[in-house]
Amino acid sequence: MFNKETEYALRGLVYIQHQNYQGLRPGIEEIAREIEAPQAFTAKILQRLVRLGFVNSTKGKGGGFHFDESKPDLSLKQLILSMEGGRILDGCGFGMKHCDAEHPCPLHDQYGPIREALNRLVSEETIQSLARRSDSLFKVLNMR
Amino acid sequence: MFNKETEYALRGLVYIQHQNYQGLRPGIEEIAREIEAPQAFTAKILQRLVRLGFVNSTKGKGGGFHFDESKPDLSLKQLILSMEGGRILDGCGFGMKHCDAEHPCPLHDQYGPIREALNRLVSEETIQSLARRSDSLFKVLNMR
DNA sequence: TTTTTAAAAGACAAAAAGGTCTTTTAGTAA
DNA sequence: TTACTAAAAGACCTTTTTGTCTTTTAAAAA
Repeated sequence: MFNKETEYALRGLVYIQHQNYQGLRPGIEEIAREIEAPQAFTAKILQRLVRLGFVNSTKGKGGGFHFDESKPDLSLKQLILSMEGGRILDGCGFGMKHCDAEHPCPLHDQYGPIREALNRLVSEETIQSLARRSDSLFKVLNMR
Repeated sequence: MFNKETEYALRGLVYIQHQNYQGLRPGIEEIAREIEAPQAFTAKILQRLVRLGFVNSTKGKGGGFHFDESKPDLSLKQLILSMEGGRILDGCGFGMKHCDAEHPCPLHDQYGPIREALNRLVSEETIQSLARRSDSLFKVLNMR
């Protein structure tokens, strides 16, 4: 579905938010381990997300990643658009540059509704809504 | 949506079938031009599709590509699976290796129906059904 | 049977995606 | 104010995707 960067970003942010909800600020080592992603690569992705202002980090002892609670929730759509652009969300299924009601590709009528459903999904769901629903997801944590 | 190889394969085969319906067997130069894909790359992809038995080719003067009419129609699903595997059709939206009703990712319930709709689409539609619907697609041809 | 035509084969190359490693910077605490 | 901790920065590497180019093979026509 999405590319690896987007996947790790999604999972990483959901994990961070999930931990934040428990009053914790996880570090990169813990995050990568829990979301089963390569540590250095995940670090690079999180750096980018910090620069984009999607999440915050603090260095030094007791440091780690956390969300700014004063900010509005982060929709999956915003994240996806920043990470990999809109190809999945508004590209033509047949790969045509210009595909619309006037010049429809042969999949236009059939694929349109599916793409719309996907857009609705990623517009409505947020990192926060997923984090609230991911209690059963992260193994180690649940054992504490 | 799909990767470039799959896209060019899709468009190329639909173009071939569309021409076959008019009693013509297009060559690689024409195909690549009409579907707006790089010629040498398209050639390589069609070679593969010939080896897979999805389409036939003949060399020499009057040669080109054509479908075996005695074979059953080719579903988009068969094509996609051969070209790029099943990741899009059965992967988890959250990127988890094991995501099912027992261990659902936080997108499971929301993304499931969308993936199912996509599977239905590519199972039902075939190169032939698209070719029959693509009269308005290929510019040059329609001017003859 | 030679020439022409067109696909097949396969080596090669560029770009993008995916990923690692080392050094630097900035907080925290002794 | 030094020692420690953890993220930031960025150079570097590997694999996959996307593509090109040249040579070979096979069919048809002259």
